[in-house]
Amino acid sequence: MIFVTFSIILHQSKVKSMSSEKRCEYCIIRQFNSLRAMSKEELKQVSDSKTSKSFKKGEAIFEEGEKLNGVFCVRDGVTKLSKLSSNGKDQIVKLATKGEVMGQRSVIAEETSNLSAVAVNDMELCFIPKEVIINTLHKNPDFTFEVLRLMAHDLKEADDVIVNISQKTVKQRIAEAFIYLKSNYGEDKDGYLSLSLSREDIANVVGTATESCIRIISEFKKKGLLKSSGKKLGILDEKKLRDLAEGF
Amino acid sequence: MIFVTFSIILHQSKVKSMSSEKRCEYCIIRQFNSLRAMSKEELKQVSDSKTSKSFKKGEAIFEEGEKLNGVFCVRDGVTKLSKLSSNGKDQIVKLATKGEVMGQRSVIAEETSNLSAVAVNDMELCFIPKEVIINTLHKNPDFTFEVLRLMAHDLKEADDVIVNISQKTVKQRIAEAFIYLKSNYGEDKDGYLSLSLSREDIANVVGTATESCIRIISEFKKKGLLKSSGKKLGILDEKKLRDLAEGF
DNA sequence: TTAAAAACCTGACATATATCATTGTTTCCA
DNA sequence: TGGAAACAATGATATATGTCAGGTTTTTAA
Repeated sequence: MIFVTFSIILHQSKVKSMSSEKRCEYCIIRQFNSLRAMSKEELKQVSDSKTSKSFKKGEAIFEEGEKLNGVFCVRDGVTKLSKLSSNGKDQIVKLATKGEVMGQRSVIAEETSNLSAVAVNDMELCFIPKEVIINTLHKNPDFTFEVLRLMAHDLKEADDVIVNISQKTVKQRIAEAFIYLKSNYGEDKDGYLSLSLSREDIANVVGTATESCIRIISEFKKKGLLKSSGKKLGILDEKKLRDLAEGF
Repeated sequence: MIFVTFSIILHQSKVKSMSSEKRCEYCIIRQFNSLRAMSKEELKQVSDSKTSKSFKKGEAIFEEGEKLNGVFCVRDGVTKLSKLSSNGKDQIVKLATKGEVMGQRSVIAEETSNLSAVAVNDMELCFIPKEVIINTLHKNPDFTFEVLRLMAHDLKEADDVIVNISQKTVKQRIAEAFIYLKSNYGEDKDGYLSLSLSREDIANVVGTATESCIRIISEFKKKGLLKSSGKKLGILDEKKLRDLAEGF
């Protein structure tokens, strides 16, 4: 799971107005991923070969070990990318959001996917067959470089996660997770997080037992750091959460 | 730290025979990293601009937060790449070996290094200025793709590490570390691991306290899974170590 | 060769976290 | 709308791991 604080929040309204029929050439989403480096011609190719897919909350987009015949460009919604460990628990490694491309790594390495992807909420995706991607990778160095740049970024974040998980306490990591959720997905007008994950999902993000996660969230609520209303959770004292995450 | 079992072990003798004066075009090492995808012309450029550097065991090659003006190609020796966590402990994220290129990520992302590199034993490195690399990345898609492929591999391994660290016990991870050390660096004629890391380094690889690491190694010795002679450690029962790592 | 410094080892103890079990609460859909 | 399933909460307990503190052995370098 990745804890980086600044990122672009696309507004729901803007995205909703784009129908699946629209062409990649005019797709706003593209601006936020590697496809921005494609030429008009290449985008045309992508557009002609892509298919749109919808997934309901909870549905699997692909499974660990599955051979991917292309990549998924997230148009709307959020996916959890996770990996099953030998003890039977799912570790969420990354959340993929509007604008991100999933499955690139596997397609590039010509390996089966090392992760499973499950929709956290209802999703709209574009599926782009791998041939087009591979083709462009071999022809357009700008595109390849852009993919490389994004992967370099992911790798750095993965390093950060490794250090966080092995050196910080569960409490610190949960505090961090809430800050991450707020800064990456924002909050609604009442101050509740726009993306609401179940306690189990949060536990799988930070790598702990669900019960421990619940306990710590309860503690945070008692201490006035978080508030809740039904399923929704909101941040009351961001500064204190940040301090906690840093170990104070 | 990365636990992947199959990898190429270059033989000491072969490498020792190459002097720093030799040209990249004829360097065997190159075959094992992204430079294999460079053209004769590009390699000539690299060769003309590279400088050779030696580091003694324990010396720092670069520090976290440092701006890298190029990449390091490991000709001989092993480096630990680590990151300092807020609690003051070093987490080793990767060991870089003969044939690997360090610092690529930072150069590509145009960021300061997120990791420190310290020599585990005496090292021979080639330093390649970033201009040549960046230049080639923008001109030669084969090279860029090769770098991308290797980074995709690193990313997958990082995912594996995340899952291991958060879901496996310290004992499992230490068992895994020994299997990794054997299969990646081999053992001498007496069955001792060729690469000997201090207990502290092993602890920093698996993300635990030094004392815990020592205790578990002692336990493994008592159980006949490991043997030691002075500083050297050797594997006696690989099968059992593997089982342990899997949780049996 | 010897002293100092690292590295290694071990015990006692504290504590964070996992696990198991039970109950209450919300959400969903038939 | 009611009943089942999923989710959340909390207590009791076990355990793995970290921390502190005191040793011994090995390595290093003067």
